[in-house]
Amino acid sequence: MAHIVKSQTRRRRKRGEPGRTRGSAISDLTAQRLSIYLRCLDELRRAGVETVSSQALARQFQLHPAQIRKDLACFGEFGVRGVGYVVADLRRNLVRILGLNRDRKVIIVGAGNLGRALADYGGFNQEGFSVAGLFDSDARKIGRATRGGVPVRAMRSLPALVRRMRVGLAVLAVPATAAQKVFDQVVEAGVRAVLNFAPARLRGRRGVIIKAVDLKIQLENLVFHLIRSRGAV
Amino acid sequence: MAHIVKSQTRRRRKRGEPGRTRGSAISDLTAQRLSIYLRCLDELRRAGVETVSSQALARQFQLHPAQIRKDLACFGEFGVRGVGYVVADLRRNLVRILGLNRDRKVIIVGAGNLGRALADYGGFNQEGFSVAGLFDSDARKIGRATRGGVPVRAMRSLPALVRRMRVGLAVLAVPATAAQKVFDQVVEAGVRAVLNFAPARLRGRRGVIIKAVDLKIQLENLVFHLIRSRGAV
DNA sequence: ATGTGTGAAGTGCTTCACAGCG
DNA sequence: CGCTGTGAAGCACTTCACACAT
Repeated sequence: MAHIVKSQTRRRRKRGEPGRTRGSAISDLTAQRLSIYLRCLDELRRAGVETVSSQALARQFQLHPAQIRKDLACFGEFGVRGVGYVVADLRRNLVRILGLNRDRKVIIVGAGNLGRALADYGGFNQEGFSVAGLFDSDARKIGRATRGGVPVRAMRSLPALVRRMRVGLAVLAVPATAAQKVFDQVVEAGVRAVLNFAPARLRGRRGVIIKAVDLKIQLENLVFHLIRSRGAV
Repeated sequence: MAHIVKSQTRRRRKRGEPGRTRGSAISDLTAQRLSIYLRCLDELRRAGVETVSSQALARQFQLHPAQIRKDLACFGEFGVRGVGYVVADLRRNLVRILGLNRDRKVIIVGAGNLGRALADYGGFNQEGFSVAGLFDSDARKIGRATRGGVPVRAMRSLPALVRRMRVGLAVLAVPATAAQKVFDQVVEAGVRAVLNFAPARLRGRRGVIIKAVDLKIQLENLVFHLIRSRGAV
């Protein structure tokens, strides 16, 4: 996946500090790792582990201890010297820092195979996210529902729903040719962040965050490394 | 997307040079951009553009001209001074460098919503990739087929198929709890590179390349930036 | 005149190493 | 003593700026 959100350390913070940040800005790489840490902590919690040192975390999940400490230190002092981190506490803090304590509405545009799969994907409808709507422009799909029971709505009804439900996020699962047009539409409706599955490079807009997830680029990248790692395959 | 393939510039090249590399190793970031360049060139070709300068490419696709030149220069001198790059030529070279001129077999493990959607996804069955099989461990799914007509096979038959068809790549679309086990199975069968959609951190194995595509991490990351970019939402 | 290819400078990310605290 | 938090060092990636080719 190629991101549009690139290094932003240069960008200064301006307003209130929703995560109680210490020091300037947070790099995107750090932000991504916070989510990974959260996953790891969930796993440890399920395993009944109560405290964990950065070293133990790093060993188990193949990270670097100093990096974990540095990443966390951006937001406060969560550790106990001589002991490590209390799993439950750190988890709660990460949830807060990542803004997952409030429910976020997501719309999915494109009710093809992928769009329907995403609409039914459990991960979206738990822990902080909920699917507010699934849209398509194909009249034959509109009105029908996914296996999971999510109805397909007309694009025409998108702006009203986005405003009414205060939807901030959109997932684009449309063909590459439609991607830019659909992007413009959802932004116009009020969406502030977009996860793009279409294999197209979107022309962004000020204040709108874009992340691209491109399966073919991922596969191509695997092949690239594969070829070079040993003598062919 | 959080990758496991991290910076590898330090790693020295050892054997033959399948992409005719000049100078030591290629960074993963460069590799990912090569795929992006290929996409851009396809778009330009469709638009009937015959030559393009790094500057024009960069403007149109929001990249940096020097970076494009540097990335390409790793593999040879493809440009014409005073003119730019011949779209068709550069495209052909990128296809070769990325190893897309040969067909790659891919298996998909997990025939849930996502797995089936991926099996039917057009992008996999064109331009260098083909789905060699879709597998699941659920007896109720085995024998049935996706909308696109891809049959679901038993996990038991996986190793034989991987060997017979020389499958090098696997896509994991299984629940997080099953991910590590399935990973070990496909690696044991001979797969050398894995694209992991399961929200779990895989414990890798020497010589096996892993890329993780985690939807929830992507969404979380969007929210993170969203919260910080302006005063809430 | 125009645009590549590339050493050098600039920037940001990661890792080290240790002071300081429990 | 063990482990965090952190300045400093190391390393990798990006961008600049210009020699050189056409």
